Amino acid sequence: MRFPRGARLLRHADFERVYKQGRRHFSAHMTVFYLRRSEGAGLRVGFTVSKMLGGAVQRNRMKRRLREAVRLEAAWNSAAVDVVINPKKSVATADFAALRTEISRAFEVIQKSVGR
RNA sequence: CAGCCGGACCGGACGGUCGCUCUCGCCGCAUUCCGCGGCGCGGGAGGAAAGUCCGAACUCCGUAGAGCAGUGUGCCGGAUAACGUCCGGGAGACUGGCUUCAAGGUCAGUCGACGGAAAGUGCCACAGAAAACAUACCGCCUUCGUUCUUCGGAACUGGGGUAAGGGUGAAAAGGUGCGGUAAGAGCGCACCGCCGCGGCAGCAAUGCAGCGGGCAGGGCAAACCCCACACGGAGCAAGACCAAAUAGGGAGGGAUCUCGGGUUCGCCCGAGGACGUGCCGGCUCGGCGCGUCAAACCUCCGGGUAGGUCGCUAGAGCCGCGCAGCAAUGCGCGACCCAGAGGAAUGACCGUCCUGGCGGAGCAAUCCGUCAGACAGAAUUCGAUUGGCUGGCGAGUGU
RNA sequence: UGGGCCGUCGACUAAUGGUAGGUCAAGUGCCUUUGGAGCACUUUGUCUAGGUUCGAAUCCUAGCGGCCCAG
Repeated sequence: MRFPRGARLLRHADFERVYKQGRRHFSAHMTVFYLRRSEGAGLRVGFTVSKMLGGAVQRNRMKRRLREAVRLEAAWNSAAVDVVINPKKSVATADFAALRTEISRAFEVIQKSVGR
């Protein structure tokens, strides 16, 4: 499964829209925001890792691990949904298998809530 | 142990699968353009990219003048694009050895923000008589005065001399020795220190010896300050180009703020006021401007935001050799191309091995399990500075 | 990218270059039938390393940590 740039959420305006109008799903290592898009198709995922979570090394590591977990677990054939993941500090050190199961559960919830 | 030199050492090593990003090539889609997607070859974090602080490149803005601020640097010479960096040298300080009565000299090592205290101001607690145009507390002396006297001399709220001795302090108006004196004193002499003069050596800082002078007056400028020198401001979110949506800006008409003048009665010219505001990029003086002094409405015209493209990586580059130089470094020749993202590219998993810690088994070699393998990641570029680990040397000095 | 500020007992704060002080907290004792309150006493500190100075929390340099502002 690939995870190219086109499937990423990159625009500031998109992030703002998801935060303001979207729904939230909480879990142990992260908070997931999601919002159904009216146009286009397919899933788009973005990450927000603020400076409070550590230096550049820590933050880049969190993003890489999350990207890999999303690449392996996301439901790619879903409807047009924008997702933003806010990690917590434990993402840098947690077991990678736990991250995978958590991401997988989060997408199940999103599918149920948005799919209908 | 400090020190010096080196390191092609630091997400341990090798292999595999999947994925990310960039250049190039090919293919497909859209083809009105920007483009979107796939496949393949290749490139893809560090000595310090990070932090720090200083300097430069580059870019834009500014640049009539005078004065005052402000900031930084501060022995000398050199290197460099430049520096507060680097290299070399010299005063000076500290520690130890030798020498000397001592001061001092000399050798070795380490440090070395080091212009001016004879421009001015300020500070120097406690202690001490006195802490800065010096001073007489205890002492010491007395050729002075008075009193007493056993006529030897003794005493004093007395006068005078004295900076040798005591004591205080971080610091008390050169040091040591000899002479000298009533007691003392650079009062005299020798050596050392200091000041001045010219000489020699050196590019210079400075050093060396000589001559002359008995000798100037504390410390602090990493206190204010003075002197010399340097400094326009901002920073790749600089800046250039293209350019939505929405909102809004400017010009002219509409339409004379006041006074004066003119008038073809449309308005025009000159002077002035009030308010607001811009520049001389910190301030002042002084100066140069600009706008408004009715709104709706009508006509015409920029510019900018989101976003995109460029800037954006071949360079004060890196490696090797030679030459010049004590060195920093420079010059010459050869070879090489080595990241360019932009919500921001290096990750995940598997296997084998290495090193270390912990636990267990074993007499032991060893085996099993588990955890870990620095600091940290390009954000315009470059120079400088600030780590850990490790290998070698370790003469001399200290313990 | 540029600029500014701050680190003092466990907590909050003072201190012209000259003995680091106060409040609360903590501990011990007194008082009280007990607890609280009160009283007395005690403990503990200048972020780190160098330097200037006779003397540094203060001045200088370097490092560590934290906060804030502008675009």
